[in-house]
Amino acid sequence: MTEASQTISDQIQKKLDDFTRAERQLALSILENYPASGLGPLTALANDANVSVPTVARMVQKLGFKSYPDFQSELREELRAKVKNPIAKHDMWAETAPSEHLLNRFTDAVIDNIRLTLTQINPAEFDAACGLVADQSRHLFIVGGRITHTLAEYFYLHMQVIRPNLTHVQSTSSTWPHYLLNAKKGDIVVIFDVRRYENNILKLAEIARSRGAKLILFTDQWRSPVHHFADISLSCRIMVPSAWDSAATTMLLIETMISSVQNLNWDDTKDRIETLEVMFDQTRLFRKFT
Amino acid sequence: MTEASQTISDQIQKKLDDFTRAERQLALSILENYPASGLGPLTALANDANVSVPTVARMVQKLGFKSYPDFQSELREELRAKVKNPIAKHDMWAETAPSEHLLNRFTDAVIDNIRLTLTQINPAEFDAACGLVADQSRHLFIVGGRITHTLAEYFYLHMQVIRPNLTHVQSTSSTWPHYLLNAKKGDIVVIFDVRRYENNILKLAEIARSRGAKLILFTDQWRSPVHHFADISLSCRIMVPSAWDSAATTMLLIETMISSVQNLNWDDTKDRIETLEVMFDQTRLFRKFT
DNA sequence: AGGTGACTGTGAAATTATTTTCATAATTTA
DNA sequence: TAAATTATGAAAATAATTTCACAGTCACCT
Repeated sequence: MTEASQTISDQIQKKLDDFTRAERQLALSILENYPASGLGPLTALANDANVSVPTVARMVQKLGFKSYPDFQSELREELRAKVKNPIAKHDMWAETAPSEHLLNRFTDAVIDNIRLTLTQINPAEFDAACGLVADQSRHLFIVGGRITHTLAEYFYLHMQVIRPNLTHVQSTSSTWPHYLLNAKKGDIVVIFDVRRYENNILKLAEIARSRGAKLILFTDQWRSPVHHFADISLSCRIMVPSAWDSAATTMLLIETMISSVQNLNWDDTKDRIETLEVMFDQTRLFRKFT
Repeated sequence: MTEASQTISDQIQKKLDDFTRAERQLALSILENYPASGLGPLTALANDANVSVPTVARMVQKLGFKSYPDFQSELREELRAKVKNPIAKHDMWAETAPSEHLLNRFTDAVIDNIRLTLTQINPAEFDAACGLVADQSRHLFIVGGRITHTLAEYFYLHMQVIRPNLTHVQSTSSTWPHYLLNAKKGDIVVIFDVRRYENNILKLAEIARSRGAKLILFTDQWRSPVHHFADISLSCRIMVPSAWDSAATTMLLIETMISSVQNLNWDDTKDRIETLEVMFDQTRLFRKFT
C-alpha cells in the first residue's frame, strides 16, 4: 500500500478544497453515512446527495480512482481492515485522537449530560412551556445572568423572528426594574439562571411573579432558587471536565423550544421570515453562496 | 420491522444447520469478513468462498432475500445502523415521550451532529488552535455574526477570566475596522461564521489576515468563505429538524477549547479566578448557596 | 449591465458488469 | 447404488457504469 495508510475518508476531506460545490455536497453526503453509502450503486449515492450521476463519476475520478467499482472495492478493503483491527473500538468520538484526549472526554461528558437531562425532563411540561412562549397575546420577557445572558440573547434573536411582542431584559444593567413596569398578568418571563445563581435575577423573578407573570426557568440540575417562583423549570446537567460548566445541553433545549414554538406559530412566522429574507437581500448583508 | 431486529449475521448462523455443505462453506466465508465480503459482487464472493456462483444465488434465496442486490442493500442498512455509536441509536431520549416527539428527534439530530463533527475534526489542528489562543503574548480578537455573536460573547466571557489582552469585536457595529487598527502580526482572531455567511465578516477576515494575524474559524460543514483566509478551520454539523440551524455542536467545541486553554494557562489563570471570586463576593452579585 | 467561463444537471446511448437461470456432468452422501 | 447436491459453462436478462452533447445557472470580471 503506497498511500493507503490514509483512509478514503481522509482523502476526501483533504481534497475538499479542490472540489466544486456539487462535489463538496456529494463528499459531505458520503461522509455522513460512511462508508455504507459509498458501497451502494452509484445512482443511489447520487440521489442521496442530490447531485447528478455524472457528478459522482467525475468526483471519483478526481479522487484518483479508475472507476466507481474501483472506489467501492477500496472502500470494502478499508472496511475489512477496520473490522479486523481490534484497535478500532468505537467508543471514541474523535477517532484519530487517543481516548484520553480532552475532545473525547469532554464529548463523553456532554453526551452524558444530554442523556440524563432528557430522561429527567417532563415532555408535557416542556410542551406546556412551548405553548406559553408561542402565545403571541402574552408579552415575552427574556432574561439571563452574567454568562447566561448570551443564551438568553440567542433565544431572543430567534424569537424575534418568530413572534412580535417580546423584550430582552438586559439584566446586567441596573434598569431592569423598568422593563417590568409593563409586565402584566399572563405575560411570560423566560429566565436563564445557572450557578452561580444571581441575586438580581431572583429579585426579578419574585417581582415578575407578584405581577402575575408566568415564569419559565432554564437552570441546572441543582436548580436556581428562582425555581420556587417558576411555573415550569427545565433543569439541565452541566458538569464537564473543566473548571467551567457546560451550556451545550441548555443550548439543545433552547433550540428544541425554538423549533417547537416555530411550528406552533408557523402560519404567522412564514410571512415574517419571508419579509426578513427580503430585507437581508436588500441590505446585502449576507452572501448568496460559496 | 418484524425480524429485522436480528442482523443478517444472526440469521445466517441460525440457518447454518439447514444449509448444505457448499452453502455452509459459503456462509462461514461471509462471516469471516463480515460484512465487507458480502458487499462486493456476487462473483467475487463465490470465488472467495470457493463455491460456484449458483450456490451463492441459491443461498441468498434460502435466506429469504429476493435477490443478491436485495441482500446487499440490507447489509448496507445494517452497516449504517452499526456505525452510529451504540449511544447514538438510543431509541428514545425522553422516555416518557413518544419517539416522534420533537425532543427525541431533535436530540437524535444533535447527537448525530456531534458524532460527525468529532470524527471529522483534526485533533492536532484543534490542539494547535488551543495553543494559539492560550498564548497571552498575542492579542486575542473574537468576532461573530448576527446570530453567532452570542457564541462569540460566550467564548469571550470565559477567555476574559482566563487571560488578559483580548477584545470582543462588535461586528454588528460599523466601528469594527477600528478594532483592527491595533491588530499586529501574530495576533489571533477567532471568527464565528456559519450560514448565512456575512460579508462584513469576510472583509474583516481578509484585512486581519493581511495584517499578519492568525485566523481561527468556527464554521459549519459547508464552511464559510472565510476559511480561505483561516489558518485553522473547525467545521461543525448544524442540521436539525428545524427551520434554524443548531449551535449545540459549536458550543461543545467552544467549551472544549475553553477548558483546554484554561489547562494550558492554569498557573496564570488560578490567580485571576481567585481575584475574580473576591470581587464577586464584594459586589454580592451572586448568592453563596441554595 | 453584459459577457465569459466554469460548473451542473439532463437525457440518452453505448458499454460494461452483474445477476439469474439453464442443462448437464461430476461429486458427494446416505 | 440411488438420491441429493454441486460445479461448470454458457446464454439471456437485467442492472449499472461510463461517456456524450447540450443547455441552463451561477459567479466573476470588465
